[in-house]
Amino acid sequence: MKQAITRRQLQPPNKQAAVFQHVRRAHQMEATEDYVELIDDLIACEGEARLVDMARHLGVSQPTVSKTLARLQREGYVNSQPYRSIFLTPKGKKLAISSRKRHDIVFKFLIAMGVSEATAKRDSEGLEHHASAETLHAFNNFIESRSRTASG
Amino acid sequence: MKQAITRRQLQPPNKQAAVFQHVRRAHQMEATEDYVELIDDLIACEGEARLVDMARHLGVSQPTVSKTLARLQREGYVNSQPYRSIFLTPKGKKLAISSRKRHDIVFKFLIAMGVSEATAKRDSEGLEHHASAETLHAFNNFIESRSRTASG
DNA sequence: TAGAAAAGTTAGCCTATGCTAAGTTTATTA
DNA sequence: TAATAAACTTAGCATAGGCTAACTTTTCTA
Ligand SMILES: [Mn+2]
Ligand SMILES: [Mn+2]
Ligand SMILES: [Mn+2]
Ligand SMILES: [Mn+2]
Repeated sequence: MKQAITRRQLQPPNKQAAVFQHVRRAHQMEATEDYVELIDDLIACEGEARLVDMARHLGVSQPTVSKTLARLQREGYVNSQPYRSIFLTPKGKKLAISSRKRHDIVFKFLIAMGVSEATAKRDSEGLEHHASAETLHAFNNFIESRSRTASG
Repeated sequence: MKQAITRRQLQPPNKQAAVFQHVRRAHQMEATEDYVELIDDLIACEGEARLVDMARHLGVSQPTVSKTLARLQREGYVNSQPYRSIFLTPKGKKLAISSRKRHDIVFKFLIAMGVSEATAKRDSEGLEHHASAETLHAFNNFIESRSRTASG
């Protein structure tokens, strides 16, 4: 099939700017979402969330985690005493749950699309932060229609 | 359908760290990719890429664009004289083309999934930077199978 | 239980990306 | 063509998120 001529056309400046602003806001939440999700997982799987384990799982140094946790505490997502393990506030727990739900949908969707598990894990870690409710809904429908086809 | 019990399980620290490191590398390229893509579009649609138009489309101030362009020039993606319009180097042009191709696939894929145009535009602007070759391939297959179904 | 190891903090550095205010250069227009 | 407006730059500031080095606290273990 021949490639159609790509008649490129620019969005109106204001509209495109709104899109980029939206993406920047999503970026601001990325670290927060990944952190609370990891804290919740660590508590669920290991019994507690230690800074050193967070650093290991995130692939960053302990001081980096320490500094980011200070921000998260300031913003009311986590709670911790010096030298002690980390807890989620209700606000943090809520964000962790919704982040994980979204992450799971994106991951399962990629698997349903035929992507390998390793790639689905990698890509979903970045994609998750940029999938709107509408897109997640479409992804979820796809997952469900696939599982119906497979099992029915 | 009942919700299966989510037996959450943590990845091995090293593996998860590698995933996050991969996402961080992708993030480092985001601004670069968005900038060269926009420059290429502006040249194609308006005849030239002016800093003021970039600022308007990106939704940031002119000094912000100025500073980022200085970095892109340092890194060999763009070329410009003070007070003059902006040009892509061969390296920048190549990145612009591949970025746009990837952006287009993600956008068209969301449309094929039944997502509205406004949402597809928004989400694809963030998602594009985190879709691997394997995932893009799966997306592309889906787009093509859909267009076959629709037209055939 | 004392010493060593591990965990966590603090200080100080860096880059990227945002901003405003103020100055300079280029382009428009009266 | 002189004055004004627009575009661009520069300076200076802020925050987020990286890092290493050095220090403190806690935990483990001999
Ligand atoms: Mn996640
Ligand atoms: Mn993530
Ligand atoms: Mn793009
Ligand atoms: Mn983008």
